[in-house]
Amino acid sequence: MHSDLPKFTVEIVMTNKVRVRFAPSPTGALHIGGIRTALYNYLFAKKHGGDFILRIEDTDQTRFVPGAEDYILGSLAWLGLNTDEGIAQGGPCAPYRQSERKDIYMKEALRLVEEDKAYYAFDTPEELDEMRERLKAAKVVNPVYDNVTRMSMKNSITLSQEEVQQRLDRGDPWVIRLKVPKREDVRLQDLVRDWVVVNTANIDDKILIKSDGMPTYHLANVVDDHLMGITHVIRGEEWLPSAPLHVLLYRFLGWENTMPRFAHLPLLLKPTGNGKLSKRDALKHGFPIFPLSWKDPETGEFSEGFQEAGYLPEALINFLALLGWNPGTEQEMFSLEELIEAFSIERIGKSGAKFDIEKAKWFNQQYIKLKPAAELSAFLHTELASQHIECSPEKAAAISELLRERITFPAELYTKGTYFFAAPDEYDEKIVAKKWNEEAVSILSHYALALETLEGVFTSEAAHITLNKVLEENNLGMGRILQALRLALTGSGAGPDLFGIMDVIGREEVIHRLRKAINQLTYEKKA
RNA sequence: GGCCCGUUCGUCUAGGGGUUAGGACGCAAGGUUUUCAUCCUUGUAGCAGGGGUUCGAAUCCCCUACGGGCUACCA
Repeated sequence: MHSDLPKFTVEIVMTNKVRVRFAPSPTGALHIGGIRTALYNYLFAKKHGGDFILRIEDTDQTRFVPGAEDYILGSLAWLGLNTDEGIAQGGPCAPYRQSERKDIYMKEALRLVEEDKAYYAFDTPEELDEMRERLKAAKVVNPVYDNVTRMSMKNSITLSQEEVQQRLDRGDPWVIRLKVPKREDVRLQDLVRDWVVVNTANIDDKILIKSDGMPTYHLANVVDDHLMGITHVIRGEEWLPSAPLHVLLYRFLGWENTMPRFAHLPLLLKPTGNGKLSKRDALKHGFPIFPLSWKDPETGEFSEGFQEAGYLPEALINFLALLGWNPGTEQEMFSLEELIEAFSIERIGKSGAKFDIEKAKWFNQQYIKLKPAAELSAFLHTELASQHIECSPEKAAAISELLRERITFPAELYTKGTYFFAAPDEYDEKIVAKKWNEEAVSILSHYALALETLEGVFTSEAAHITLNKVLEENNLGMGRILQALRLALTGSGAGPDLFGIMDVIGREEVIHRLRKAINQLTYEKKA
């Protein structure tokens, strides 16, 4: 039965190994929804010990965007969604770029024509427009090229064999259309939505081969999925309406008994209002929509990616996994390995999910708290180096430790900690008004003095003990002074452990900042 | 318009005839903390509407409404 197929296809079909594919078009940056589709495919494949294949659907030459392929590869790599076969490493079903498989599709299309399951059509775009106008005028509800209208068009069904041959020989432009049967229910059992039934009366004679010789998506994806031994097609819901057409194609091509199972994923929706999530929404609400930054080579428009915005890949994965799927338990945090273990198509929801960036931020924060200290401090260290700010690895580690529980993004390690490197120039006015007074100035002056004469190694403990002594001498509690001290050292009323900060910036700097604050703030108050 | 799919707190969701409708984000309050954050506790808020079926419906069926997708020689 498989005698006409490549050997590897037969082998794959025989082994029953799960094989799924992620099949984006290289028309630009990958949208976050595409990433989720890739993720679900990956999880399903790995859950079942199967293969995850990357295929590039570049059959529309007019929409090809340079750099898009590399972008796709880079995005998957960043997220750790490793492919088993694809354009990067090849594989038994190579090539994995549809433009390089042109002949394969043509062969199958011609076979369909021969078997009277498809036909040549010679209609020009103008003639097609005319047809639609005519049908509209005649109040036809659905003006399409179908089993009725094809009888009044120029194709190998209406034209004589001689004329068809003449036109082909002459080099007239032609396409191949599927000869969709009249009124027949096509049903498929979707893994997410269960039975879906469509009558062929609602399916038009879809173009299989375009006039440039390239296949359309419909033909190419069916042929490739078959030849590549794909067992499960997991893709976005936007493909659901054409799924019955694909079933019809499998049937006509004689492959229905090994047809893959389908799972149509719910869409990712706008955070507010209605509709499919788009780049505009991301712009409007100030969050990324692409995994990596992307500069549109045509418009030059730049979009910051999740990576550059400071999202950790594990956080993005976790967030995305739960957008449309749930484990059925109350577990929220999942590593990629845990996701693989827990994943199942049965637990994918049916309805669209609104994209809520707040939850993504929460996941990011959680994962930052889980990050090894060394990683955070290494990040901070290289970041500072690139900004030509001097910082020892030890200092970077200390800062990371102080800040790690109060940040959502790694970059906040330096944006929220500028005072570790320079004395504040400005002081939070509200705190000044509330906490900066004669008493504070007096105590802080004493404290500066006490620190000056302090002996031994300066540590956070020493700083603490010294302050306690000063306060005791003046019969005051810690609460009376700490905010003013923080203000003097950092310029702000909020932040991590003060004595820890002092330890990092050192005794001299603490004294310097106290004096500076006393001078500057006292002066300003008088003025 | 036609075809297809969907509808539980503001958001992500659990639930598959009998539950005080559960969890998470967010928000609010309280506690811990030298401040902020973290953390802990508590609270807030939901089955789109109408008909059936049933002793009993968030759960099953139908209708309506609303939402979404598709309707190209794009994927």
